[in-house]
Amino acid sequence: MEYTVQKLGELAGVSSRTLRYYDEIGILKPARKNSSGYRIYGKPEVDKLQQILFYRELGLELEGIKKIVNDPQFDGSAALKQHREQLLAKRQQLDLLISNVENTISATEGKSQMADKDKFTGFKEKLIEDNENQYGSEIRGKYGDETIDASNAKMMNMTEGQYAEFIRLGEELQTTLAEALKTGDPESPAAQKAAKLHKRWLMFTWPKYSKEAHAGLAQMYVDDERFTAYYDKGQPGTAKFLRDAIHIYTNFK
Amino acid sequence: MEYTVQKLGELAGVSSRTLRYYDEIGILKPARKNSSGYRIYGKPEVDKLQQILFYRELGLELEGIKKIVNDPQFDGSAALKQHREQLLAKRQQLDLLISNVENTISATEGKSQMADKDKFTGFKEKLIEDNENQYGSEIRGKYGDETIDASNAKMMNMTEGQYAEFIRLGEELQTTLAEALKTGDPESPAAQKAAKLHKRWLMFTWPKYSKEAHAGLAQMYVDDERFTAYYDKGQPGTAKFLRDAIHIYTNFK
DNA sequence: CTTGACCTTGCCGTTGCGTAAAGGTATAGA
DNA sequence: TCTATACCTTTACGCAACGGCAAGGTCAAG
Repeated sequence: MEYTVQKLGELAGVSSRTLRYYDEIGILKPARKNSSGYRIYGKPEVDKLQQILFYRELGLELEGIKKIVNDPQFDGSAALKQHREQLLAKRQQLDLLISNVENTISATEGKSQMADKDKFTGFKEKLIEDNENQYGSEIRGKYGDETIDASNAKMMNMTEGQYAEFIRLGEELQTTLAEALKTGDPESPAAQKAAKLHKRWLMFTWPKYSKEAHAGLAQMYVDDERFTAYYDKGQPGTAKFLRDAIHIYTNFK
Repeated sequence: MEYTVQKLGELAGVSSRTLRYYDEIGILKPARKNSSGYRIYGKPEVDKLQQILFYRELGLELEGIKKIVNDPQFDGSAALKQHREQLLAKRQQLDLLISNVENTISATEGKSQMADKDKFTGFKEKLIEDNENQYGSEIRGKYGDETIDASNAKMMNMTEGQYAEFIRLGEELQTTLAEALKTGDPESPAAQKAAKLHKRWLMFTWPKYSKEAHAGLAQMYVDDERFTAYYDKGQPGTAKFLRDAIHIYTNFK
């Protein structure tokens, strides 16, 4: 089987422009060019493209992929591990960013949070103050120290009010769940309310939410006896009931 | 106080090139230019620059910042909220990426994981298979379906082996903690081992780890009676002990 | 033979600057 | 006053990974 740029592009889900670019940077060259200069790709190129796209999915840069797919000596596994470190660092950065953005939003909405707001406005004022006195190279050092520590955590950013709400939600979940259990129906409004409460409760400590993770956790409440014991301490069967309610809530399976 | 590009740059921690660029794209123009064409900035410009840098810290694009700082009509809060959504989506993407990279690493290390590995190699083979039969526009549709669902979660990516390890770790934590409690010393090697086990246990369900969050969670084990009850069910005081051990482990305060 | 769907190379635009290059200006010391 | 040097200016290329033109050649069907 032989392919032109567009055929191969359709097959692999990339544009013909991309294939020309890959040729240009030398990461994937066609098997040959026909008499009219058309790029012709064969099966080995299809395989190689799949490899390239696989690594691209993982977010590696084309230069790195080039080494991996073109040099069999190259340690792809090591490259992946290094890549993972980069991704983890990136996520930490992102988490911090999100945390700051959220603090700013609540601050502009007037929801107390003044301590965090000060972190920034204070930083601004400090700079201007320094300006009044003198300016010099050491100011940049101060500026550096002022940047927020990257190991900030969502949990530690909870305000007292947020923490109180977290506790209250947990309690409401318990009572709602106990009520719902009486109906015996995990599809009942009460049970679904419990699932929703559980989600909101979770989200205080989970930096992200996904239905799959929620459903997975619910299943674990049943599989892990320690969790089961915790939920069943009021009424046996509560953990299973909660799991069922959550699985319905999350459209699981 | 008046500043030239470099002076202002030092003051605010940006390069003079950046200031010229900001002038160029019209986000921050100097108060005036002197007879030699030098850019001269005054105090209002310093303030504005601080605003710009603040939003830049939050990861907004300069075009968006331009609107916020130049147009008082513009709803900055709404822009921030939209930005937050983007960041959250980005994080979800990133989490998925990390999860896939990690699966690939364990797969290449031969750690079973075949189900996940197949997700990719199977995807490649399917493509080639389709190729053998026919190729056409509908293949792109199949390809699209084959792309991994973006709402994938770390928890659901656990293999059976990982899950077993998770359970085992939890049990080891319990026994280690019970042993350590006998020493009564949260600094003891056993207690520190428990803290470390707790961290490893946590990391199965936490997509990121930070000492602050770990310490915060430990504190919550004491503050929240439901957690306390869980940990104290063997021996009263276990929750407090674990908190102390973790606070030492994380160098808290 | 024409039409339309393909192919080619080449170049600009994207984001937020870094980094020259080529040349004018301010200031301090000899 | 000369000059060293530390500023300043504009212009423009480079970065990553293509998207999207334009201008022009090619191929298969009717």
